[in-house]
Amino acid sequence: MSTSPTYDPATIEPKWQEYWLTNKSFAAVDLDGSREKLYVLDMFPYPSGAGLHVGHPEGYTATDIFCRYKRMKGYNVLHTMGWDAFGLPAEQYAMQTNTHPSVTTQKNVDNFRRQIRAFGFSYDWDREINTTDPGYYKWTQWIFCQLYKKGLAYIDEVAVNWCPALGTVLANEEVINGRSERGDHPVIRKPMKQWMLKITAYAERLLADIDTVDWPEGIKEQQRNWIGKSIGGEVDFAVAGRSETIRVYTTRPDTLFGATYMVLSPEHELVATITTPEQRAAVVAYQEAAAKKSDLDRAEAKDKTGVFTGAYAINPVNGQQIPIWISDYVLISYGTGAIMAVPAHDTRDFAFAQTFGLPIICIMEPDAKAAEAEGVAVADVLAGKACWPGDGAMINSANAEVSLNGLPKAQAIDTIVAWLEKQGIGTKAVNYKLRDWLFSRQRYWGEPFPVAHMEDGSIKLLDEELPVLLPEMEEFAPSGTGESPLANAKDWLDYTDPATGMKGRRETNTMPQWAGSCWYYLRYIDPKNTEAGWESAKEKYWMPVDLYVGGAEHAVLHLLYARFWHKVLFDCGCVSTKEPFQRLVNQGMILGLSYKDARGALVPNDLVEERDGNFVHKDTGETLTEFPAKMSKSLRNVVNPDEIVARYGADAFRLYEMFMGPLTAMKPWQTKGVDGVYRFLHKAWRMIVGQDGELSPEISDAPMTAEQERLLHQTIQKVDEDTNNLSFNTAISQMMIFVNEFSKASQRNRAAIEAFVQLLAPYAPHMGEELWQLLGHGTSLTHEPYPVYDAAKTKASEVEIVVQVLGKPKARLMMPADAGTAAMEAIALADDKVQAALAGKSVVKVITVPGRLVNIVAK
RNA sequence: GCCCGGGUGGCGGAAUCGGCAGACGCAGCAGACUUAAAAUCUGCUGACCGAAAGGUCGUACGGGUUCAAGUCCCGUCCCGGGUACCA
Repeated sequence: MSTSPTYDPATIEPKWQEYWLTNKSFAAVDLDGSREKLYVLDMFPYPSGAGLHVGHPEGYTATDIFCRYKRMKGYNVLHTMGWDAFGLPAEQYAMQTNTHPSVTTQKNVDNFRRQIRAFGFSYDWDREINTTDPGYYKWTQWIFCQLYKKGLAYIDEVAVNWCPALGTVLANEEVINGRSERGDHPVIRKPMKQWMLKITAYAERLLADIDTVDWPEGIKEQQRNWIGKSIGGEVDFAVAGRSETIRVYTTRPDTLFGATYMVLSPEHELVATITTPEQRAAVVAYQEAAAKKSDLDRAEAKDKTGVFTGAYAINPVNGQQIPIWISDYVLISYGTGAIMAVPAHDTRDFAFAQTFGLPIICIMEPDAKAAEAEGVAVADVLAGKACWPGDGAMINSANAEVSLNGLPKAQAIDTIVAWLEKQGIGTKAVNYKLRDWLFSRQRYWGEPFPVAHMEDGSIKLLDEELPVLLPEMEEFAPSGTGESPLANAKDWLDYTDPATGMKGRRETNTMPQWAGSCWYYLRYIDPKNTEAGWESAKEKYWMPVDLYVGGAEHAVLHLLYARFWHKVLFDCGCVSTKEPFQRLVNQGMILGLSYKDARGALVPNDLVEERDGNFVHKDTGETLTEFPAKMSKSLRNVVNPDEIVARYGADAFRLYEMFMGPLTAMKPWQTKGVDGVYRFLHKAWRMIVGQDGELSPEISDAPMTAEQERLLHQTIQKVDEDTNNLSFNTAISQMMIFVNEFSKASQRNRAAIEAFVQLLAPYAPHMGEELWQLLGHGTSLTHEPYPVYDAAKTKASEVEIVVQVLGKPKARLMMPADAGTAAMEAIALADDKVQAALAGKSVVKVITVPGRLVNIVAK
């Protein structure tokens, strides 16, 4: 079969995509014990109406290259694609156009699939999944049932963002300054019954097992911070003249002697009880004001506010009466919702005390050096005029039974906690910032909960009737009551227990989009199983995911939620590994090319034109500078991958995305840069294919020159190692060097060319297959063994050695590659240029690095 | 504020067990081929001084360690991401 004489991606790419699909070239073989398994996972996309952007194929290309490389290395590779297809945009589109979300979703999925296939990615398409498929969400619901049975799913009254004008609940990001993003209507915080998942029960394990996975350090740190473990103590304070006690959580029990007041969260249950009649009006007003504020507003408030309750607590270490205040800087959801305030040693308490003129008593002399480094005057701290949250030596901290004076922080904590425990009024305590997971959404387009609320008030788990299907509906507008549109599905809503005949009402909330993505990596293992989510033997074979590649925007939530579900499934005996994703890599964001003016303001690309090599503002004529910025519609710097593929082909697109820079780095897209890799592909083609479209006559079995052989082995080594390390940009550089050199030669050794085609194939698979076929091979190179290099042949017998005098290069001399220290020194000292540089000096010392350099130290 | 990344030519980037800074590519300049253009091929391309040979400077900035620093240490500045009253 003859081939096009010039490189024509538009012909060869569809041909090979078709071939791979019909031959199922990338089918993963379950339970194949003859090969080592490798599970490489991409974060699956939400199929939006806008189609793929250039960021999607970045990670997908990286994993594809890695998978193709590993198949040639003999691995049984599981590599899959699917659709995270529940979500808000399809539902909003449905409201506007009355198109059923499933119709929109199907259309978008088809488009995404078409785009992804056009890149030639080596997915096992027989394992494609879709989270909106009842055959899939049956098992999402099944996992919910397991959570429920273990007591990890519960209903709670939670304040949500309720917009009366829109008749719907809004997500946090849809609320701006207490008003709805759309329509600018007021939003209030309204308690509603919501499903919660008890992720906090797994806080400790989620924290501890971070240490067992191979993830970027930054992501691991973000997860640790999110879990936010702190160790401290709880202390009971009696309320003066009453029987109640108030328990506080503190990480600094050592500062107990400095507690001069106490603050309760406005939502604290004891506020109403302890508030005195004189203060009641002010307290209630403050509570009401706090309830109206969103969490964001509360967090953004810079100035401390609060109200005195009129009540006093008794500091257990010294019997002093201290006033009890309420303030929204104390959060009900953390610790006990109450704090002891130590203004001398806590910056927030200090600010509050200063605002309201509360006493500030220093009970720790700052460490002098540390105070100086922080620019804090020790005298100010001692006088209560400055705050010192650091370490130091305790002062003024003794009663008849216990003294902390002179102790450093850590010892003081141990001492006082021991005393509190003996008194029965305190204990060591651990706290986490992590909150339970709000798991309901008031939406239609999500997984229904397999739950009915029965007339006797009980909850019936419908785990015998899975999947609980979404009802067909005509209207997707909100119900108006705060419930999801499902509340309008009258026929669906009523539930009758088939066994007892008791009536009930189905749950109208649906699950959040996170649900389907929490376990999809398990479904790929056994995607067609109707008896179970996955078969245990297959799970044991394929898990864990060996490499997971995706964007850093999922650093916390998706990865933490998935880890949580995985641990629950582990406890159920449904999975065999403690962690789902052994290794994680985040691809860097691809930025668009934009322009900014002198003030630094970004200018949309359609207002920019090039004049005499400069970029100027069309209207003002101001000279602009190039500046990378996030791709956005408003800046008109979005690159459409379809256009790039149409112009250059998928192989060039893949190659460019990998050549731009390191996978993990943020990089600006420059379409001009695609020209470089496109030329490289043309050049590689011409190196192998002659004018007539047949194999170039310059390819023969004639032996390589020594230089060619060395370059071949160096290239195999570098491409092999770099591909294995995901350093694709430098692997491509090396292949360019190979092509530049071999193109010049009139004799091109056939074996060398075949090895090159195999190295190239994971990167430019369509061209790889086409050239492989042209070289006379009947079948796909997918499972051909990867080329092997000979380390001895990567090295030249003579190498150039730099000779430095006092660290400055003075000569470059050829020396035998295996020359020893003495020989190198002798050759260096014999050189004229070196001698000239040494004139008038005496040699003090000679440093030699074999194979690299000689440095002569002289006076 | 705190945590995590990162600052290298006109641009993307390469080189980190300390050992020739700028591989490879883009853009630019010059030349070959061509009636011409495109494509392709060849050469040059960090800055400064110099006719040249050559020299000086140079990896955000200021110090330090070392025969030798983009790389290690101390301090500062800037950019990006995350997070935010978590007691």
